[in-house]
Amino acid sequence: MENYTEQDKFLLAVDCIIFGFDKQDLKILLIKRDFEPERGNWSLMGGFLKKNENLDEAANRVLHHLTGLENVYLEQLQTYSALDRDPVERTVSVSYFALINLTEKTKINEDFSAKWFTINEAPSLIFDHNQMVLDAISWLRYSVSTKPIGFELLPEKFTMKQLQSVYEVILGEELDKRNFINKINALDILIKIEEKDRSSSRKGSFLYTFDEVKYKAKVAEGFTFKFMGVK
Amino acid sequence: MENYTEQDKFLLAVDCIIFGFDKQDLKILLIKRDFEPERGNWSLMGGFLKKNENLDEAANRVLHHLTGLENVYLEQLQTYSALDRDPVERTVSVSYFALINLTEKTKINEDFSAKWFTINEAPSLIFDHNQMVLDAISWLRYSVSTKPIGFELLPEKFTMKQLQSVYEVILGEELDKRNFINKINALDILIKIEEKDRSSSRKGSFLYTFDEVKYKAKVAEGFTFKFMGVK
DNA sequence: TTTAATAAATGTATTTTATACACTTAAATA
DNA sequence: TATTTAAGTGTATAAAATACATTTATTAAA
Repeated sequence: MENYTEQDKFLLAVDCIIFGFDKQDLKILLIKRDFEPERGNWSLMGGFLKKNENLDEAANRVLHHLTGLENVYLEQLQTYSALDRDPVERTVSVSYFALINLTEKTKINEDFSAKWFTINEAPSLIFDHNQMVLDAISWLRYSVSTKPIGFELLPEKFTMKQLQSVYEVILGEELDKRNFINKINALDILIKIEEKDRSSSRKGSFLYTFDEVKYKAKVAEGFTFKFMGVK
Repeated sequence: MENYTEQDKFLLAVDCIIFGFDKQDLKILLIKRDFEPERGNWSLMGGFLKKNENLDEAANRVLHHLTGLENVYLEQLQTYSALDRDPVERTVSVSYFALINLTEKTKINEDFSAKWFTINEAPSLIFDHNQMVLDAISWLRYSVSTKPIGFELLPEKFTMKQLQSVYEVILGEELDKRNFINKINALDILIKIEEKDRSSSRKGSFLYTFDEVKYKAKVAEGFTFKFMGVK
């Protein structure tokens, strides 16, 4: 069989928008470039696609290289292809968004001079990475309302307060405690553990976990996760 | 400045999932391949990215080549990169979804042996194109509930009945006529024209147009189009 | 010219869901 | 034992979604 010999070929990259949640803040993991162009400037973590892997694998590889983590929540977003987006050479880049639980001591590879930034305090980024981040944030806002991904930003066991904080910081608005708990409980996809987190109060607050098995069973029966109106 | 000389390069393609609406049916435009591999089998319309264009431009070019249309509603969806998705040669493909108003006599280029199929009667497609179509349909279902794109499938002037049919066929459920009209009117983004379509009844039904200016103004003030719960 | 036929146009009551809102409880520390 | 702190809890009201049937405009046939 012949090849498509006449056609142009392109460099293909993946760039990861890595979100983490720390106490009250939504954070993003950025790296400091140590090569030209834009040496010393902040950038998303990325890498070129290799011929023996697909894009998901490339994104996982890049993410693992930086964080040491595997099985991270990772989703393909958009593909960016402006002719001049990379001044060195034409490169088409596929963005991926990753959700990480920061509390379980992720060991960031020091080779990349990576740093977590609160979303509002993040520096300007190289190329079209600012746009990638904006697109990822609006996707995150949508996703958190339609898929049970808030949990991905928390440790396996979490308090209602923590979960509420995740939603508040992503949706950008304060939520009423009682209404929040009522809504979450109505979804019936959490397991209450007979164990308390005592770090935040004398009384202590009960811990919960996401019941993935139950969630999947409900989805199979037609249930759709829907948390709030997308304001 | 140096090049990224060490890196692998790839063929990049776009594939278009072209939706149209005809009376009661949601249709999709497919072409019959006249080259190997898979000669004679049905496929999405696609083409390779060229080095002097970005992906949106490539998708528009491909679409224009097939339909003669410009300014079609076109949206990038997902990028497919399985190693063996094209048996001839490694090709990464970006899917685009297009919405076309069939009633305004689109002149399909006969070179491609293209044909409109009702979604349910569409043949099996080459490569991973079946998956692309499935993904596009679920995106369409979501989009029609959150963006005013139903109009893209209709002529500029349309009846409420036609609009309701578009929603019904996309959402896959029957809607109550009065509730539908009440909801649409509550959105306040249509203009009622003092002109009737008399093709469907003796009484005739009023025509409407989408008021894009008003819609954009409302969006600027914080309005978000939201049509129905995503069932 | 009257009648029959057809699809268009219209409003309200009921149910469901979302929101607003404040006091009590458990536990540790002083 | 009293004080402090955050956790935990329920209900009334408002808003949104749903269910539902009759009248109207027009043409074609009688």
